[in-house]
Parts: sequence; C-alpha cells; structure tokens
Amino acid sequence: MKTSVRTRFAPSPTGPLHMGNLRTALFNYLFAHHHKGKLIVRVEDTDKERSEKRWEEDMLSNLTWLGLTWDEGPYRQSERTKIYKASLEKLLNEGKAYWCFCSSEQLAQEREEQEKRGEAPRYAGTCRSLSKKEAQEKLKNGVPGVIRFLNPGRKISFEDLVRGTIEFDTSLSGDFVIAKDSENPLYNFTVVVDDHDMKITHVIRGEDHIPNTPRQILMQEALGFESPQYAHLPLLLGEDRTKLSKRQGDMSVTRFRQEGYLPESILNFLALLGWNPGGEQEVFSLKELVEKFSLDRVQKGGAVFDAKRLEWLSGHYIRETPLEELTKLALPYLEKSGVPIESLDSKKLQSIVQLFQERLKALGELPELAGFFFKTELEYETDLLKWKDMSSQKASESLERASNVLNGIVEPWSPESLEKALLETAGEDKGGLLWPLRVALSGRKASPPPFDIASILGKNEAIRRIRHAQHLLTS
RNA sequence: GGUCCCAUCGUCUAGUGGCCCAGGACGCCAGGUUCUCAUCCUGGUAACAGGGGUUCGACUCCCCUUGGGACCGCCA
Repeated sequence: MKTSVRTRFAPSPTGPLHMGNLRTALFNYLFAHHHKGKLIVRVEDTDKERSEKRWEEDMLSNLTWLGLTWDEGPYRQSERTKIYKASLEKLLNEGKAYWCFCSSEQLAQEREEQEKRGEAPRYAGTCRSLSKKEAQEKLKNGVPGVIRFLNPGRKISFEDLVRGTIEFDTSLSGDFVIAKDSENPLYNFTVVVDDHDMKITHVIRGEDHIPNTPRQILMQEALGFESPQYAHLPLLLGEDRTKLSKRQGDMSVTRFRQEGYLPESILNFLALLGWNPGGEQEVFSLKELVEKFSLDRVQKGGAVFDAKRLEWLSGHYIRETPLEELTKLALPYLEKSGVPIESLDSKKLQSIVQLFQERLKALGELPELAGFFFKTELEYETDLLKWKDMSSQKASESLERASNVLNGIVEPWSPESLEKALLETAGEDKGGLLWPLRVALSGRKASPPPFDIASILGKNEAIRRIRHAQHLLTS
C-alpha cells in the first residue's frame, strides 16, 4: 500500500498571516485533500525574540474563518526542544556537527574579505579541527558557542514536483549554523527533524525556500532520514513584481477579512494565482478546487497579486450569496459604523442589503453606501438637486410634483406602485422628476432608484426629506 | 558580486510540434438597458522578450543573449 499523503503548513508567528502564506496553506490543503491525505499545522516559533502568541492566534483564527481545516496540530517547535536536542547530540557524537566558538566580529571580518575577493561568503571552518575534548572544555568555561553542520560539500540534486531537477553545489554553503546552542536549534535543522518526525511526504512551500533545500537534504542524509518530495511554489508578487511584503501595503488576511471580502472569494482568487485547471472556468468552490488540484499544473513564474480581480470575484460571490445570509454577514459592518440596527426591523434591513447586493465589492462598503437610510439629516450640496441645468425654482417644482404623487399613492406602498405612479407623471421627462427626488431622498449623486429608497423609507419620511430639499432650494 | 529559479495581452492564464495571423477572465475603452450608480448584455483594445539552431512545420524542443525574481543571517 502506498503511504498516504501528509503535507504541512509551517509558518513562523512573527507577523500577521498574509496572502502569500495563505496561498501556501491553501495549496497544501488542496493537495492533501485531493489525495485523501492529511494537512498538519506546525508553528515554527524557534525564534523566541520575534515569535508572538498573538500572531499564532491570528493565523489559526484566519485559517478557521476561511474553512481551511487541518488534521493535526498545531504543533509548536518551542515545545519540542527535547526532540531536537536528541538529534543534535547524535550529529555531534557522530562528528557530523561540531561546536564553533568564533566570535561574530571574527566572522564578519572573514565575510568581508571573501566578498572583497568576489567569493561566496561562507564559514572558513576554523573550529572544525577542535577536538571534542577541547570543545567540552570551552563550554564548561562558559565560552559562548554555536553548533555547525559539517558540510560534506557535495553536489546535490533533487526532483522538484513543479520545476523538475534542481542542482546545487553545497560546497558553496560552508558549514552552516544549525543551533545557537544545544537548547536552541535553528530553522533549517528543526524543519528536517520535524518533517521526518511528522512523516511529511510532500513539502509544498514558496520558491524562496529553494536554496534551503540542498542543506536540508544534506542533514537528512546525515541523520539517515528519507527525503520528502519537494514542490516549490512561485512567489506572490506585488505591483512592482517583487515578493509580496510590507512595501506593497497591508496584505494581511485580517485586513481583507475586516474589509468584508468573503472567504470563498479569497480562496478562489488565491487558488488561481500560480495554478489553474486548464479550462475556461473562473469560479470554483473549495470542493471543486480540491477535486481538480494537481501540482503538475502549478505555474513556474511568479504571480502578481491583482487586487482588481479579487474585487471582481468578491462582488461575484456577494451577488451569489442568499439574501438572508448576506444580511447576517453585513450586520456587524453596519453595527460597527454606528447604525442603530436594534431599532430596525429585520425585514427592512434585508431590503436595504438587497438594494446594495449588486453594488458591493466588499461588505465593508455597505455603511458608506447605505448610510443615508439611517440619518435623520442628510448633508449634500443644494445644487445636486438640480437635474442638468435646472433652476432652483424648477427643481422645487419637480419635487412638489413628486411629493404629490407620493401623497396620492394608496396601497400598496411598494417599489412597483411607486415606479408606476412616478413614471406616469414624469412622461418623457424622467430625469427632471426622478433626479431631484432621488437626491432629496439619498443626498447622493449615485444611489439605487428613488422607488426603492422611498419604498423602504416609508411615505412620511420620504415626504419629510422632500420638504427639507425644497427648503434648501428656496432659502 | 556569487548561486539558483523564471519568461504568452497591463494582470491571472489556455496552449505540451501543425487545430493559433494565439483562446478565456480581470482591467480598460465604446455601445445597449437606465434619472444616477451598480448589475446585466454586445463589441473593441492588447501578448508568444531577442537571436540562433532542430524540423516539411515552432508559442510549443535545444543553445545563447537580454530581462526579471529569489537566496546568500547565530531569521524563517
């Protein structure tokens, strides 16, 4: 029987989960689920200085919000020091790693000289010749030291599932540091131990990790571990075609969540950055993505994060969401902007949301667009009430006609009956009647039709707003 | 600078030697529906980086050039 697929998502909690990380998580999820395997979440918090609990929480809560569930973990590297220590000692005992007591000043100087000579900077191997006894002696005397991997300096090649064969000459790396001391292993080392310990079959990560791979393979060999399969994903790029980072603005998942992008749209968008199933379909549910996903259709070149495309997808999903659900999702956004939603009946709220369903790219836009419904006093330029080059006099007269129509409406007070009555009165001059009315009701240059607004506002409030507009025109 | 990776419309991409004077989507532009906005519909704009091979035939295979990116930490 073939061993079942196990992938992992292994972020370091040194900042908020961002779109680049998330895409890596998504691809790991898709690959694992496509093969009926498991996704493991591992928190790489070996850097005690920079790791923070709140970032771990940010990551986990966002994954949960997006529906990217995991099957094992979260494991924390900070809780696994014993495991690393054992492997570290094994390497030390077998002479595959050694203590180094070179000072950082010394090393900086070495590096500088190498660079001056146009060489690749690497550790010269000064402490290689130290005997175990000498090293023990120094440690006992409290001399600070690090642990270096004894690099055999071979050529290493591996099969990347998206790029094919990749070759490196590891002699260019020198003896790299794998632990700050026996208690504090470093990333490159913990990854090797954990991926083996957690029986990871496929390491799917960003292509920025390609240069780490040969080192990790070297350590796997030294420890007698089998290598997992590797798949290096193209990077997510900003507008400037460089790796997504702070420079391109806030790319945290939390930001997009707060702005009201639906999880489906984010997932759909990210999945198609660097991968596509080949057809002309553009909209995919998570389930469909799982069905169709395969690493051999992953792109090799980096992909620019196109915010416009995300907006389009987001708007699309908002339009697809059932009204009742959308209203529920929109509530927190209205509440946050100070709309007294307790005082509104849910029917009314729902019709308001419905009005903007086709106008929203993200739920966070709702308070701004629909705000006029909840205000007692609208603020707008009086001139906005005038249709084309209409005079104040004419505008006021137009509003008078509109209010007469509204007054004359007997049951039902609905968008349809309002539209019918108003259009009848307007005749050929629709703009002349509808524009001033719509502005009087909404206070905005752009808004849904006056019929819908008046219908939700109710007759009294609609007429009150018209009177107020007339007052503005004549004063 | 060294090492590695990459290269089709502005962007995401389809294309695995003839189906391609290159298809779709987003964006943008124009038109239709319309009081405005949005939705929706129709149409348009726009790309195989360059040069050599291989081949009857290259977007597709090979090489070079150019361009871009990543990495070069006692970060991950």
